[in-house]
Amino acid sequence: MYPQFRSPCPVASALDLVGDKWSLIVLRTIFAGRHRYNELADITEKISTNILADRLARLEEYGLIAKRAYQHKPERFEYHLTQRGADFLPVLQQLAIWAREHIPNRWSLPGWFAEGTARQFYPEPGTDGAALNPRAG
Amino acid sequence: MYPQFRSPCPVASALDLVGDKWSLIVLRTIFAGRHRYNELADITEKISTNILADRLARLEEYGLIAKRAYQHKPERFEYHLTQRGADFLPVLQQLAIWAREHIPNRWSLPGWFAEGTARQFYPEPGTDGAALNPRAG
DNA sequence: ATAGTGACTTTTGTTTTGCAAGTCGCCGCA
DNA sequence: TGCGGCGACTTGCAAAACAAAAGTCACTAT
Repeated sequence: MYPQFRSPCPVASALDLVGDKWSLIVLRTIFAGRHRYNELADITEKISTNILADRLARLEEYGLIAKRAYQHKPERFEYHLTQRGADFLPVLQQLAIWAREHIPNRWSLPGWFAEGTARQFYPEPGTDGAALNPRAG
Repeated sequence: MYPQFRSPCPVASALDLVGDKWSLIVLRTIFAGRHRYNELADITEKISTNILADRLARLEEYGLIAKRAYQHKPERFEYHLTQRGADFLPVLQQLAIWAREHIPNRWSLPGWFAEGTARQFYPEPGTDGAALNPRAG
């Protein structure tokens, strides 16, 4: 389930899971209420589809997201946060706060993101869990 | 000073600066009170020296750290956090909290890290600013 | 039968990372 | 006055990660 870690340092270990160019962008997009492959592929940052497929597989392997079919014949999937994935929200919030403070001209933070808690993004089995979670990029 | 950003998204932009395998490890090590090249190279994660030199140059270019000579003949340098770099502490703290919660057998967080504030790590001109900051890896 | 959609996979470069070794200025010692 | 060593990088080259574009495959709609 987990890869080989560089060390037992918590910071280093978290980065061994999501410390690449795209994983946190994918997570951010799911937080924004986009759950299907094409919604995740169609973002302003232009991720290529092979990378997206690979990151989704890894995030699923590490237990940050879960894949579930929303129809059969043909099978189609949605990717949702697990509790473990939803708990990543504070990291993204702090990253965004830092960027807003130190890089000019960034987007401002939507309320559902700035004020959200992990719990709100962790869907109960069967519900969408995205009341606070409008489809925004 | 800054690179081309993938988008104006704060999360994506922060990752354009430090979203690689090593930048945050270097930052973490400086937070831990290690300021010289060989102290930064000699960590349990085994960073190679070309990568370390490149990351230090980039973090300096982006204004997260500052290089200053601590002696001449021969010139020797120390790398210190700037305010902008010290303000990254909450991101590292949240990453570490997440990892401690979701990955088994990680190191526990030293008090100076878990309870520290950015201000404590931003050295006044001329001082070391590392009272809370024992040399730990 | 033909075109289209959703969700990937494959192919083929390019870029980044990693390891080992080398360099360069200076200092201490014989 | 030559030699070894240290600190701080730099270089060369192989391996891994990333990216763009095209292809595949199971359907469904016309």
